[in-house]
Amino acid sequence: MLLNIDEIAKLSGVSRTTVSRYLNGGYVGQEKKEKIKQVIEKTGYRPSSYAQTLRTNRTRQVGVILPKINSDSISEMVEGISSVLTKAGYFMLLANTANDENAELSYLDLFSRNKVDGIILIGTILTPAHKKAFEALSVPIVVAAQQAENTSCVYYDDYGAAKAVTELLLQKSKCPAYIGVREDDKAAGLERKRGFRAALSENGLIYRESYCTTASFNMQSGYERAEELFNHHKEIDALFCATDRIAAGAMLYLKQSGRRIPEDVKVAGVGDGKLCLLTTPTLTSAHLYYYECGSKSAEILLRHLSGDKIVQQIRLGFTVEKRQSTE
Amino acid sequence: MLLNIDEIAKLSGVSRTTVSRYLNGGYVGQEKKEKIKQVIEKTGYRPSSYAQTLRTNRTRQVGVILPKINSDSISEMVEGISSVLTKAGYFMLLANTANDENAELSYLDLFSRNKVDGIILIGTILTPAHKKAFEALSVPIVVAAQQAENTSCVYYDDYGAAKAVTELLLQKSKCPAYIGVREDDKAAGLERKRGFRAALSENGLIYRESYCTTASFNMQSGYERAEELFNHHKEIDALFCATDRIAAGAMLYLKQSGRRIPEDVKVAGVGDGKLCLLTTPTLTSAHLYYYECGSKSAEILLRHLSGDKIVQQIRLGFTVEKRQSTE
DNA sequence: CAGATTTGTGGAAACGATTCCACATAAAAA
DNA sequence: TTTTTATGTGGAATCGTTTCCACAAATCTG
Repeated sequence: MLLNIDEIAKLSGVSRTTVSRYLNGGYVGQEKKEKIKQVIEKTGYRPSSYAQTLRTNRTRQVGVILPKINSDSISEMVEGISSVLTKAGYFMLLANTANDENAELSYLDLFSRNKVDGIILIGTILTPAHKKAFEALSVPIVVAAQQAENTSCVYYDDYGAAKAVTELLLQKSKCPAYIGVREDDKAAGLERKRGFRAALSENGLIYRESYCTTASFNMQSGYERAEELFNHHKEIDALFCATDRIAAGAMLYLKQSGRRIPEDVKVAGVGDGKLCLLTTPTLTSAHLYYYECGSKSAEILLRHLSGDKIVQQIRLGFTVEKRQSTE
Repeated sequence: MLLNIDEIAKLSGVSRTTVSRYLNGGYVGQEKKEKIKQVIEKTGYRPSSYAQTLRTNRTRQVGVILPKINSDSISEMVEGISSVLTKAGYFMLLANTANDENAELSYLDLFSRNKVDGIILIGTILTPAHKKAFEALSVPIVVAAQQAENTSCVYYDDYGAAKAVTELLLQKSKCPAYIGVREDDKAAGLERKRGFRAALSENGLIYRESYCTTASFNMQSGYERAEELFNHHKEIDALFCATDRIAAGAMLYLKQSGRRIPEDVKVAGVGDGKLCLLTTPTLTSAHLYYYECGSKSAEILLRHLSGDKIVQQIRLGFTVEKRQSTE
């Protein structure tokens, strides 16, 4: 059975135009309104969103580009995005780049052309190519989790969070070390390291390159980097890690090598993921409001979609969650 | 600048028809082919997917309906789905039901009408209403993580996994208890409990209702249920939990109440999430191949999309990962 | 009471593609 | 040479909406 607007019009005894007006809230007489309503309910008619898009140029879809979905922080952000978009009647088109930078750029282009009304990009590494791509975009974009020039974004106070956590460590430590991540990730890499260094210098401690190392975003790597650090520097009495997962790996090494946490070495991370409560001892970390980052990003995008051109950059606060690993 | 197929046709000195054929691989002369290619490259033209859909009735989009995204198992499945769909040139439209059953049904209807070519439903609770909705669907569907009557699905051997893990516990236990989840979740609730009971009876042990309880899908709940169980039954020497997270909560209680794991109580879960390596001691669990469940679901859906009507039901195997909590 | 305004309706032209035809032309087969 | 086949091409209809426009009737102004 063919079920289009003409069919509904015929069954209701009105023109196609009137049905369309009924659907979009224009002038329609009371009786015709009733009749159309009945017909639509009986037939279960739903207008073709594709025809609507073709005519109006509005897709009611938002593209979400992300490096991977099975990550605590990212899935939490997506949950936040989803909650806001759903309420506003938008759907989420997911593009998983699997950490491939070129994929990211080509999705930007593809989405921008005709697939979506707006884009949320969960950023990891932003290159000059990204900046250029943003400018070429024909739909609004919001960057989440990284700061971006001249572009709306919602990001974390990575610097502040790292500094605060480090300061907490320094209350009972004289010789802290750092395990970070690649610095082309500005937020998790560069800013958190800056925070660590700032805390050191403000407390009159000298930053030493040899107490700092770089890991990948996983436990295994945290374990290995910790092993290296402590093999060379037995004097280290505190360890700040750029992510909780790295911290968990490091803790595993510490315990296996017979060190007590927090008595011999204090440990802290950033992110305050669920895993902080799973480790023994529980892990001190800075809470980063992933969900809120997602929902705020979506809210800003919605504002752009309704015509607001003003670029907004939101830096979210953090909370230090003190737990056993630094007691 | 207006950039549609007519514009390309004009610039290339051919008809709109020929451009369309160029795009879709029909008869086009060599010179015209070259010319069109040039023009498209220069202009950066990309056909409107919405116009294409309107005409051809193919959206190249797949709807994925899920209860929540920020869960280890589900985000892993989505990653699997995504990897297969992306390769096949499909996009993923995400619908997050936030565990609302009505939302699930209404998304099924909405998607089916005109939004997507096919649907993957990550199932938790399947009611008769679902069965009816599946039959009314106008696009193919694949159910992931639950078995579904007369419908293609990919699900886990929850029964077998639970039984195998329980049997492992029984090698060194005489008095095992069980913390499960709501049984209207057939897979994680009913089947895993069945597996537990089967292992008991095959080992000549009597199943006792008072050694079994039901928790929610989180740590907190696992902690509380464990507390209740052990308050009433000091004799329990092994604990099988329907999910890793519940097991982690239970372990927390056990340790806090001064019990040693595995010496006093052995513990095991199901799912083999990343958290199994984080707990102390590490947690024995059955690995459930979430990623593969997602990718297989997507593969079956693709087969349906290319015309294959045969219903396929795949039950995935499992692996028992022995760790310290049962040693 | 004439004119302006509000309220209600339908015809027809878009939006941007695909595809059924009809029709050429050139090469191969009879 | 004539007929068939393969190869190329364009015209026009179509998919299902929205929206501009013209117009009519009813209500409100002054």
